[in-house]
Amino acid sequence: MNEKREINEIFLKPYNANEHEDSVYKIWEKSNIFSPEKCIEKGYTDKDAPKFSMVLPPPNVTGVLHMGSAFMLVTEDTLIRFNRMKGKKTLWIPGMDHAAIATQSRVEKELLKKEKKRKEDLGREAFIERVQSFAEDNRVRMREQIKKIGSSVDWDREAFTLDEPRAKAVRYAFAQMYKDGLIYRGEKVVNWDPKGQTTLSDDEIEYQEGKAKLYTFRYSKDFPIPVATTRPETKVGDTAVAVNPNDKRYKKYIGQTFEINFVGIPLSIKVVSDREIDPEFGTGAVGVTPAHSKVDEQIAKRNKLPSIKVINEYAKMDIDDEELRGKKTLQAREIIVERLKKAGLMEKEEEVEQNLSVSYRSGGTIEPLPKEQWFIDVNKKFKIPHSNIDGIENGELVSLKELILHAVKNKQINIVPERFEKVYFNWIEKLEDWCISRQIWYGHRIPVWYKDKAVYCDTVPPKEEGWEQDPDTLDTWFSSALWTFSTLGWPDNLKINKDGTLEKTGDLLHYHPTDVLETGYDILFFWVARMILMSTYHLGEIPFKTVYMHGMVRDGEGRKLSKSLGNNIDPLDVAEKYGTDAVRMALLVGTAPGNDTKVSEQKLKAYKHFSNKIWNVTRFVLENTSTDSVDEIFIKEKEQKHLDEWKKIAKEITTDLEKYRIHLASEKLYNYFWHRLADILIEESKSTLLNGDEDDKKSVATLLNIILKENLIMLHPFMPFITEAIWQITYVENKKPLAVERWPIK
RNA sequence: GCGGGAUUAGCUCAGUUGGUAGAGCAGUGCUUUUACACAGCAAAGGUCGUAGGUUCAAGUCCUACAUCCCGCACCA
Repeated sequence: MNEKREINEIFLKPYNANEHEDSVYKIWEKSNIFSPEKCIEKGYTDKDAPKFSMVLPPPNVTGVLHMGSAFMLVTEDTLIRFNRMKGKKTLWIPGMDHAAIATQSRVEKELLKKEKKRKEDLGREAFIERVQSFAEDNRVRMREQIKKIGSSVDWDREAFTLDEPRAKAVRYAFAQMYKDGLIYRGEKVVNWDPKGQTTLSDDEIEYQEGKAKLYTFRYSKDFPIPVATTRPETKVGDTAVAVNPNDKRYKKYIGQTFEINFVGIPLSIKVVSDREIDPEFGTGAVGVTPAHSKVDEQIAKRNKLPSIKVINEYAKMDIDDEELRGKKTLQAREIIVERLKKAGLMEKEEEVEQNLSVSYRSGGTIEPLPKEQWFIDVNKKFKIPHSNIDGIENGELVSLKELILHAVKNKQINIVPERFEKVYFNWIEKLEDWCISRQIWYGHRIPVWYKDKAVYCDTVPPKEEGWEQDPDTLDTWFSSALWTFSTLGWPDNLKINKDGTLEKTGDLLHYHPTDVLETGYDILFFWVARMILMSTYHLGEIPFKTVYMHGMVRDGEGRKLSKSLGNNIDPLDVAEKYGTDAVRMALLVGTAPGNDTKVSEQKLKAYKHFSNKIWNVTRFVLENTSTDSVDEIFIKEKEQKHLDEWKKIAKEITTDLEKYRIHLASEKLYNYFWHRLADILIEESKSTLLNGDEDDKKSVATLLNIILKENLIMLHPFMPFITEAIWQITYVENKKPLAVERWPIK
């Protein structure tokens, strides 16, 4: 008993993550433990075990993985590994997003910079090829990055939002919704991005706080009502002035039309009444520009007013006035203001706080323009043929808005932390039709063809000659919205029976709905809500049971990480420096769901030290115990107390993980390992192991072995590399990796 | 304007169903004793934003206020 076990030489020096990480990942890949089917084949997972499935929120193929992606991967990998070790049939599907606008504009920029060419110089086909090869290069690199973080995704099922199976799903989804009248084409005032030359959905607009001038003026000397505006240049497109129906000042003018000359431009202005007008604000009268304001468009619609488009797609004036024609809106504004002043029509100028609408991608100032676009109607009622959604019957008349509201309200989908449910409901209340068409080249082409006045929509092009396909592509979020089921073989894996019921087969049957959707709170609307929309509509079922929201990664001072701030942290750099496990722990410990996390050098260093601690504890146990017995029969009373304490904590940690309290589980493990196992159990064991009698020695040795082994197992989801590396050297049996070892607590 | 969050040790943050406050880093003292100096040990540090309330008991629940942050809307 006094003899020490031979220990592997490798333990004689400090833990060096770089020596182990790549080979450990290869062990996992080789043993196919990321595939649930292979795990069953090898006997690692019971055939009848319950499943646990997740999709990876596909990172944009625009480039390299950032700290935010690392945070996401780490959180998800921890959940996946935990469930896999619990014995579940565990599937995590990887993939990437073509990120239409973002990717296209990256390539456009590069093309301009390197070759001084515009996409039009190449032509649609050649340009798309460019983008595709850019995306493919990035995918190769990003795959390696995803691996480096330790992600245990099933690579055989890797998907891309723009590959052929997903393209089929997109066409199928579009055609189905078109047939149900939920997708329509219509002319409306939309968010036009003159910089990116495309429309955007309401959610793709960001607001920049700023100051603006509010001008109060009269259209002409003989016009009785003054109006105020921050955009004088749009006033050349006015067709009405709206006042509150109860406003005594203006009541007598309601219904009258004034033919006037507005600083050189003839206008026909009708005075209309509208309840939305606040008589207290400004002059109590609004100049209505139906073509260039969504609010005005509504007023115009209610009052049957004509609409005059005066600004074009390049944010330049399109009007019959020599000085103004072709001028940018801001220049035109100055000209109009100048003319108003000269004519003595300007009554007041004041500075006001006003938010500027900009594109979240290009940063371009949004210009509301009337355009013919494709929309998803969120309010139209349709008969849902088949429903697995609690409280929604087969054949019930519902709208998409009702479906997405219901799924969460009814608690079929839980959002963690719960406060985001309120944010979600808030968004739904204000939800309007989703503009899904984009005027860019890279993306899913809209599956609609035109010939003369005929329109054809289907999953395949019309057979006859002469049909012209719609040039627009779809909002990238349209294809992402199908992600939970397009990655599981939809539509092929969904049979529609004669009686209208749906029957799932294959992966779709086995893994949908997925269990958890883990993603950042910044894409709750963009993505989470749209997935719920698509899944409830197309499958009549929820896409996932739980939504786990994580926050943003910030620097030590709480600033967003960004290249322009120069505080960007490359996850691979720090992984190289501190070890991936340390990076994982630094991100996980103490970061409650939905909260932002700050990464600092200090925190990373602390968990690098922890890795070394694990390494050295293992070395001590191996060196100082002559048995690797984990048979509790040898445990005596004193050690039993320690064991009981550990079991209690292990149980707590398990519950924490089941309830998505990853931040607590990881902290408890850390604390137990360092401040109980290392600081107390090992310190106390020293004298016994040196001088104690044989039974005591055996009791202590067994205790240390049990606790170390179980700690390694339970640390694995958080710190997979070092734990697997140690396992491979010490405990491995029949080449069974730690990653599929069974969790010690039921 | 509507909604949400935060306010706990010098700094960054945890704190699960209410039961006499925890971690990392920084800082103090001691210790180079062969698992680990990428260390250990010991001590120090908080009236949990303010004011009320519920309760045997409140960092935790309720109300009001203050300060900060975020999301959404937006008025011409």
